[in-house]
Amino acid sequence: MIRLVVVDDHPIVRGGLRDTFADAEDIVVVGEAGDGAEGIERAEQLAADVVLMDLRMPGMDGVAATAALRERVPSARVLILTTFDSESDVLPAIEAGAIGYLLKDALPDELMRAVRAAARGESVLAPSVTQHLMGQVRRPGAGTLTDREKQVLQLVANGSSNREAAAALFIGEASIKTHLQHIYGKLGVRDRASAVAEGYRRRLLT
Amino acid sequence: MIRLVVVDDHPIVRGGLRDTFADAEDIVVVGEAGDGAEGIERAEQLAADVVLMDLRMPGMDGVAATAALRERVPSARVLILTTFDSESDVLPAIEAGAIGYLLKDALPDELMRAVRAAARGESVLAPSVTQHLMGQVRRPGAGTLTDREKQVLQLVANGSSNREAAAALFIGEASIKTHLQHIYGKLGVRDRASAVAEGYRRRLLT
DNA sequence: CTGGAGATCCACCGAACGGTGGAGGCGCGA
DNA sequence: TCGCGCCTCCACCGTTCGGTGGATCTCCAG
Repeated sequence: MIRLVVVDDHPIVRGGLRDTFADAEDIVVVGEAGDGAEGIERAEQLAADVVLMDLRMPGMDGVAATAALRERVPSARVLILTTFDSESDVLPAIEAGAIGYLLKDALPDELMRAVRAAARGESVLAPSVTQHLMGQVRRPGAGTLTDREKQVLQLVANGSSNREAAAALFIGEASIKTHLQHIYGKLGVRDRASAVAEGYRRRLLT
Repeated sequence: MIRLVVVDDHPIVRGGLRDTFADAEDIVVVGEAGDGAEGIERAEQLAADVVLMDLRMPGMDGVAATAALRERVPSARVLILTTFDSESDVLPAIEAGAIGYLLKDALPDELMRAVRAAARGESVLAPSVTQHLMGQVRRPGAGTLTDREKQVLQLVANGSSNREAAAALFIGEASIKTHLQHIYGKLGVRDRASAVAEGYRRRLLT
């Protein structure tokens, strides 16, 4: 029997999940929580096998809760269940130790299979997330431009040459070039034009 | 006497402007603000004739503030004073109702003349801005790239060099260059990187 | 305190790009 | 039929970029 704890700030969602798993003979929802801190407590007290965790929550969010939970209860597997496959959330969640990442539009059946997989220690990702993750992981440390790099990219998008960007940031032209090389590496492109394009696609630019 | 309100998030800049206008007998700085929302309040309370507004600010930015201010205090003229003549900022600011657009490298004397002009309802633009604006406004049918031009821009956004784009479209490299020149003209930019940026902003690219 | 990440800077080189001023061909509507 | 917009192509030139392989400094965490 898989002992499941549901962590989500919406009572409605928790209710829906309870219903969903009511049909499963091998899964029992042993507890619920409305925020991350509470979720950790429940998971610990109730010896959860799997924790179904929302990312966006008041108080301690899902990522922080996942990290803390992996510390406190290493035997509990954390399965992220969230609304958006927002680029910014996937990586932190995985890094924090989540074993799976599902979207809320998943069918009940998929959800149950995912919970069983998680209980076995297998990784389950929503298809769109998988694809996205691949692009991130291929390059170590990719997907996250530093603040400075974002500034440089924004300036380039606004028509600055390297020289002008340098003047705008009060640094040398050589530094701009270096930043751009790093940006190209992280975004997987070869020139400033496609770097700008990637910047827009990943919502790094306005 | 021209009643001036200065809106800029940098105290240093505000200080410099206060000094600048201390010399002017016909201009008095009646108030300051560190962000857009505060700027609107001040301008309203203090019956400003002219508002000197920075574009890049935390919270409500200069463009939004300008639009809101034009609503609330139609008698106040908004003069944009910003660091960069970034292509992307000029048009939105003008559309939002700014009467002038100056760069921060303007001389004190120019600045004062601009404020007086603004108070009279005249439009003052920094030279480089003027040129840029002309390119946008003068052109009949500007902002509409031809299908071919869109194809070229899309290829460039996807990382193609001129040579590669030419190969992809089965035309010569020279034609790509010509298309790009036309694109730059229509979008009011100078290089492929900012053309791509404009493309995304105008939703011409995916 | 040692290592890593981030930011800054340097030099050199070939390749690509941007600017200019053309030119010819095609199709469509005035 | 004439003009206009669009697409195609050319040459030349200076500038900028991208690639490479470094280097130093600071800050922060392990």
